[in-house]
Amino acid sequence: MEASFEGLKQELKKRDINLSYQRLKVLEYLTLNRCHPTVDQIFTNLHRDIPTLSKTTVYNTLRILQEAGLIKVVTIEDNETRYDIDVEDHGHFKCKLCGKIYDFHTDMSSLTFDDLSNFRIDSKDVYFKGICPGCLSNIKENKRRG
Amino acid sequence: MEASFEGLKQELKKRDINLSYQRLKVLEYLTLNRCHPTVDQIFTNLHRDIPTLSKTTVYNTLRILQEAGLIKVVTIEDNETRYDIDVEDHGHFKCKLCGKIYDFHTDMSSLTFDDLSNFRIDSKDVYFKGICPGCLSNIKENKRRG
DNA sequence: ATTCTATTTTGTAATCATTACAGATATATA
DNA sequence: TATATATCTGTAATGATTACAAAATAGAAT
Ligand SMILES: [Mn+2]
Ligand SMILES: [Mn+2]
Ligand SMILES: [Zn+2]
Ligand SMILES: [Zn+2]
Repeated sequence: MEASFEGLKQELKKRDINLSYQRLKVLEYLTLNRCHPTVDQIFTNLHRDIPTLSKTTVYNTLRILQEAGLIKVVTIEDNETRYDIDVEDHGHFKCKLCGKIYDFHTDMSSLTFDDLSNFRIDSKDVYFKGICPGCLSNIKENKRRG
Repeated sequence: MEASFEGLKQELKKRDINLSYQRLKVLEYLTLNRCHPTVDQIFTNLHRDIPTLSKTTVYNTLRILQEAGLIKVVTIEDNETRYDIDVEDHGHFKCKLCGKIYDFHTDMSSLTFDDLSNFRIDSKDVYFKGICPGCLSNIKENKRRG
């Protein structure tokens, strides 16, 4: 955890991005909360520790980090933008009932698709939707009870 | 084209969705314009033919069609919701430069991923981003000219 | 340490997409 | 035709994001 966090700091220096206190805190939050939080979640939680924090700063920081390739934007839902500290290729599963987003490993190279050799592909995202194990068992439980 | 359009009408009847003029026109637009249009594009274009059309109706219609599984929402970008008449599994490629969204065939079953057997998977989406052939050749052209 | 400069943050206002709602219109049924 | 239901419309409200200008901060130079 700490090790990768130090790595992030170095990544920022490499890209000439100053590491302000606010930016550090946003990065820290994403590192510690890997639940793909929304801007509002990040802001609300950090605001407890940093009462002067502005939501604009959170937006600015997330944009900068994203442009630097240090975080990934998850657009699995059309009405909520989420952020992910994990920029390695992996899939996302969103539960329709509880709304939680689960990570899963994928081998993107296994996916067969049309010839796109004339396209320059920069990123690949895989989004699944459905119902998670917890919610499925809740449904069963409710049915049993009637 | 006409054949599948008749098919759509029947799908609507099957699901007890009345086929109003406005709904027919939205469906027709999506059938004829397979470029994954935004709400605004659909509204603006239909408004020429139907001056009384309300944007709210377009929103309502798209929601109804989506809930009935007759159209698919494409959330490849976080700031623009797009709509697709093609509900079969296929991938989407968005060009960062011209913004165009390309379809491509995929074999979703070829993708290897973590064991999700305890999850109920209802839908799978694959989104690629990068630069399309046309924009790539424009870049080359500009470099040559200096 | 002080001044100067560039960067970052903050707070507010503006914008844009979407939804809520209530009245008007059209459609179906008796 | 009368009545009930469904749909459409226009406007207002909401919520997320962006624009912007002033305030605060940090870094460099003197
Ligand atoms: Mn993730
Ligand atoms: Mn498509
Ligand atoms: Zn769930
Ligand atoms: Zn392009």
